[in-house]
Amino acid sequence: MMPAIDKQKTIKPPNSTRNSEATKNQILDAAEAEFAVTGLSGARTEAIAAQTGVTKAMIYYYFQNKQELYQAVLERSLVGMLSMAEDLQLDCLDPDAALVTLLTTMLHCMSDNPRIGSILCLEAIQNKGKYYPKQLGNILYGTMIEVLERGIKLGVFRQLEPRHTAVSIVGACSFYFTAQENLKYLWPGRRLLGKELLQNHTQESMNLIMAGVRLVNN
Amino acid sequence: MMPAIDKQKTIKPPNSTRNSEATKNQILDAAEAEFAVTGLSGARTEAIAAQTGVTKAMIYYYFQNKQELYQAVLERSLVGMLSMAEDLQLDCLDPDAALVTLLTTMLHCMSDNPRIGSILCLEAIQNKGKYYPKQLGNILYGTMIEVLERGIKLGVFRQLEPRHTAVSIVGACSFYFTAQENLKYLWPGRRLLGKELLQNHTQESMNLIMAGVRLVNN
DNA sequence: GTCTATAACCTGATAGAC
DNA sequence: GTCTATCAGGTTATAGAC
Repeated sequence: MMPAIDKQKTIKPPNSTRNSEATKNQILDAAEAEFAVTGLSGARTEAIAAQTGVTKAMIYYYFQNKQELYQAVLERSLVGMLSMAEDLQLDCLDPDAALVTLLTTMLHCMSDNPRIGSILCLEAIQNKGKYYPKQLGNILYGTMIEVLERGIKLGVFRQLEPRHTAVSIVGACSFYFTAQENLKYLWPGRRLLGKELLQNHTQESMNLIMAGVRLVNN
Repeated sequence: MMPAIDKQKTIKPPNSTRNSEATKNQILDAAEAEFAVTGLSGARTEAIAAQTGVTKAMIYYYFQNKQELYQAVLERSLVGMLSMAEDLQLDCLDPDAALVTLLTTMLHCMSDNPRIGSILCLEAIQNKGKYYPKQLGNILYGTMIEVLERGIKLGVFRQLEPRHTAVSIVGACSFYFTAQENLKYLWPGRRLLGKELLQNHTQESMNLIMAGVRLVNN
C-alpha cells in the first residue's frame, strides 16, 4: 500500500496543460514585449497576463513581484549577447578584423532580438541602469575600447578618442532598432525587421564605422 | 459708457503672483523633465505638480489633459531644433561643408537641451511617433539624405546608402545623450553634460561620421 | 488663478477555491 | 498550477471655495 507521501505531484506528464516551464517562458515572452515598450514602471501586469493567455495571478505565482519579473527578462535577453561577446577571442585578431567581428556579433544579436535595443534604452533612461547586469557595460564597451586602442597604437586606426568613439559606434548600430517605429516612412511598404533591410543596415553601419575609424581606407 | 464686454480681465500686472505665462512655463519645464524620463503613459501629473510648486489642479487649468500637455512639451522642445534646421541654407554649401553644418547644428541643439534625445526616443518606442510634429522627420532625415546624395553624385562621399547612413549618423550623435545614465562609469567623477565632455562628444562623433562618409580622407 | 476635496477609475498584489 | 474575487493604494480629472 502506498503511504501519504506518495501524494507528491512533482512527476507530471511533460505535455500536461499544467506545465511549469512552458508557462514561465510564456510569461517571460509576453513580459519582454511589454517591458520593451513601456519600461518597468509603465508596464501593466494585466497586459502581460492578457498577452500570455494566463491570468495575472500566475505572474505572481512564478515571480515575487514586477521588479523580479523585469530582472528575469533583462537577464534572459542579455545572457545570449554576453556569452557571445565573451567567446569572441578578439585578441587573436588584428584590430581591424577584431572590430569587424565585434560589430558583426553585436548587430547580429540585435537583429536576432530587435527588442534588446529598446529594453536597454528604456532601462538606461528610466532606471539609470539600476537593473542592468553589471558585466554588460564592461564587456561591451570594455572590449570595444581595447580594440580601438590597439588599432591606434598599431597605426591601423586614426587618432580617435576611444570612449567617445565607442559610444558613437554603439549608437550608430542600435538606433535603427530603437527608433524603428519612427523610421518606417523612410522605407514605405517594407518591413524594417525583414531579412533584407536588416542585412542592409548591418552592412551600411559597418561600412560607416569602419571607414570612420581606419587611418587609410582601402 | 462701457458695456459688459469690458469685463475682459486680460490686462494683468506682469509682476503679479497670478502670472499666467510664468506658471504655464513652469509647468512645461517640469513636465519636460518628467516626460523625458517616463514618457507619456508613465508620467505622473502629481510628480509634475510637485516639481512645479503649484498644485495638480493648475495643470488641468492650463491644459485639457495629460496628452495635450505632452504635445505642448514636444512642440516647445522641437520648435527650436526645427527652425534652426530650416534656416541653414545648405544648398549654398558643398556637400562636405553642408554635412558638417548640419551635424554641428544637430549636436548643438542636443547639447543645449540634452532631454531632447530621450524625449524623442521614448516617443518613438512608446507611442510609435503618434505625437510627433510630422515635419521633424522630413526635415531632419530629408535634408541629411539630400546632402548625402549630392555628395555621392559629386564624388565627395563614397557609394553609401543614404537612408541607412542617415539613420546611423543620427544614432551616433544622439546615443551619448540617450544613454547618459549608463555611460557615467566610462568617465568617473566627470560631468557628462559638462562643457568639456560635450565638446569632446561633438568633435569625436563629427570626426567619426565625416571620416566614415568621405571618399578620400584629408 | 490658485487651492482643497473628492469622484471615478486603474493597478499591484494576495487569499482562497478548485 | 491555475483560476476568481477582492483589497489597499495610487492616478486622472473635476467641482467648488476663495
